[in-house]
Amino acid sequence: MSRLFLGEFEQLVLLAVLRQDGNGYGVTLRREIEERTGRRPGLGSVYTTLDRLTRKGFIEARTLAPTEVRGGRGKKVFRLTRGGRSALIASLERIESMARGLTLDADGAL
Amino acid sequence: MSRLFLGEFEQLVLLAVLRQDGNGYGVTLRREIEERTGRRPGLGSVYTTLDRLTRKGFIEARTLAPTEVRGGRGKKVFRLTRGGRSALIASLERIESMARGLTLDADGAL
DNA sequence: GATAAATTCGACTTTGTCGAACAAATCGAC
DNA sequence: GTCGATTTGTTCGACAAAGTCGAATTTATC
Repeated sequence: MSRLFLGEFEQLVLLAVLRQDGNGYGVTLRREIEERTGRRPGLGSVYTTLDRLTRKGFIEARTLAPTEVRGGRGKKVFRLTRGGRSALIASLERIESMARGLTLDADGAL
Repeated sequence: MSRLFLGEFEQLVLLAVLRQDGNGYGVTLRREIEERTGRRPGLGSVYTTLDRLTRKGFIEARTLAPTEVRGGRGKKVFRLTRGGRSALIASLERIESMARGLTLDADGAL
């Protein structure tokens, strides 16, 4: 496997994919990120990242047949691979172990 | 303030600066990151990031007079600014709110 | 001048970001 | 039934920001 480090946005996307448990695709993943973090990435950003994560082997895609709603092509849904799962865990743990024990809530000491 | 997003390594460096409470400089900050995360960044990476964080106004530097140890120039120690502190908190919270409620420890469900 | 401690520089790769172009499907009108 | 309009969704291309580092430079002491 090439790299083991994830960018912050890659983390967010991976977490969104995980939350949507195999049913997330471009639009819903972007919405999940927006609702939870307040960040409002363009759809293009989401897709680019999804694509890179796929090439790294951290997620995999499956294209569904279009539904009965008026027009539109089929959704491409994503789910984490085992590798993606461990990369995500490792990445979160790195941050956690740096933050451990610190008080940094709004009122804490600098 | 320009951007509000931190890269993953920026987070790590900011956390290291915070941990060392105004006394950290290149070498010790890199060591802190290595000891806690297992990641072993080159010194150049640390300094570059320190520099960018300074330009963004997230940390500030103070150059100390050299100590009595044989040779060498004075250390440049860093501490968080208020802005750095809130950027860090916001960044960690974004990740926390995406991860909240998920079980993703080694044995958890995918 | 040699040695030591520490920081800056320059160059390059990887990630982040997005708007605009493209693709696939359905609907209505003819 | 087939052709353009409409809708839903994805891919492309291009550039900005962050990550990465080795080598060069600076500042001191011996």
